[in-house]
Amino acid sequence: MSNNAEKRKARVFLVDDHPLVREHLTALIQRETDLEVCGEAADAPTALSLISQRAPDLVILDISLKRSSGLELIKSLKELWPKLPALVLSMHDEMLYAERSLRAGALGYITKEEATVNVLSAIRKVLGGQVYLSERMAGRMMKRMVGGPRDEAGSPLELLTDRELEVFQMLGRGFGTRQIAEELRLGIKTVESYRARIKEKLQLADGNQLLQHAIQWVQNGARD
Amino acid sequence: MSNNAEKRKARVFLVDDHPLVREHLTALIQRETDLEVCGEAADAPTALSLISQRAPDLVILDISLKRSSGLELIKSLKELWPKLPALVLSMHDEMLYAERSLRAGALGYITKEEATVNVLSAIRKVLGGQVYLSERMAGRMMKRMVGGPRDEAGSPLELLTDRELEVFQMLGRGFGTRQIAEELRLGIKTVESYRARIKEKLQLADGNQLLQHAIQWVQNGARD
DNA sequence: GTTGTTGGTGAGGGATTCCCTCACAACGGA
DNA sequence: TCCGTTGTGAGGGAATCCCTCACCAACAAC
Repeated sequence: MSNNAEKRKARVFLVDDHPLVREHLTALIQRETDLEVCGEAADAPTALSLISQRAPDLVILDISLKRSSGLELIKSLKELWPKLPALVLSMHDEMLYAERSLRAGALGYITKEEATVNVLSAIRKVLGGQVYLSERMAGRMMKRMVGGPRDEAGSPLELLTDRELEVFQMLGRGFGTRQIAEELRLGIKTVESYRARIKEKLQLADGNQLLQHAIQWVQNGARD
Repeated sequence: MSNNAEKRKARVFLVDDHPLVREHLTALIQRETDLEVCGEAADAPTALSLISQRAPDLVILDISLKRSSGLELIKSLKELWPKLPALVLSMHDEMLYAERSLRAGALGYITKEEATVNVLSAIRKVLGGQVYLSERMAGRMMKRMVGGPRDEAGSPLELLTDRELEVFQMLGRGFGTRQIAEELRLGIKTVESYRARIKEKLQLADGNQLLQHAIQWVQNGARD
């Protein structure tokens, strides 16, 4: 695939709040003859601004950015540039996030546990407009499709909407209601609503239990 | 520092469950003239086994490995090779794990948010037997040392009185202020006083951080 | 094409809690 | 005796929790 690559390299844009990961991906991509990195960002606003300038062919992003979430970023991207493919590269090996990511508009989901070679093939697959998922996740999602409309089998966290999950995660990271509202640019009342619904969906008695579960979840590496 | 580096390269061993991160660190380290990677592992058992063969000069490890925790690995390392320095490279908030890591025996703590150059300087500092911490974290720990008259670098939990520790434990088990007051047959106001004192002794900013620490402490079996 | 459902966003208002300051009694050292 | 520590608690304003309700957009269903 390097014989016909002289025409133009595919331009990749990186969004990740870990400089180490960005650097490595850059190194990885730059040494390919058909790919190049055209820019990078550590947060969503910077990403949106730079992407509009650089006009990349693909965006690779982490799902858990420091401020504002990766899921929101995906939705924004889809809204602004519907044809721009996005590949999610997450350290959460979450089933939870893979499905949400695709639903939000991403074309692929790959975890940082996977090897370099997989990353490159995921990039090329998504660039070509195809969906990339690991074997395991693909199988799981198939089963879910077939399994029927109402399965609800998995973790109760899957009942949470994207927004609710974000709030849940921030609660687990020690944020208070007000801080979450500021970070997500929502009203305090809105965040309170999310808290209430999370409590209900997870069948938790009070705010303390909610905190307890959220903190435990985050501290266990947010793996389900 | 490359003029006197011909004698022997420092041998570094990597422990991280993200291949991407391992690869990048390897690339980063191998291009230095005074450092080399002598092996890597994705989990604690493999690490312990390989380290005994390779006899590295330094171990770099992630705090959150897939199975068994990084903290446990640090303790094992300290037990088996007390003079082998360890540098923790974590994606987690330093507030939560930095102190625990050092107490467990690590010499340094650096987050994946930091830049490459910091990583290399952290490696060299720890190799030289010095402690590496971010500015913020170092200042915080200094303040704690100074703040407490003579705590002999023990766990800050040792500063708590019996009653305070009791309350702390119940907070970690998900009890609210009112529930604790009932359980302990105290006034709510009294429990509030304990909360306040615990926060102060542990230098925690607000109630959420208190909850976070309490829950984590309880989760880890209330040791340390 | 009108319904129905889900998801995101909020308000109103009373009950609790949080957070800071202060108080006081008991007990044990110096 | 004086002082530090520990256990206990109050007062009051700010912030929150908790419950009910509402609006609107998207999308599915009928």
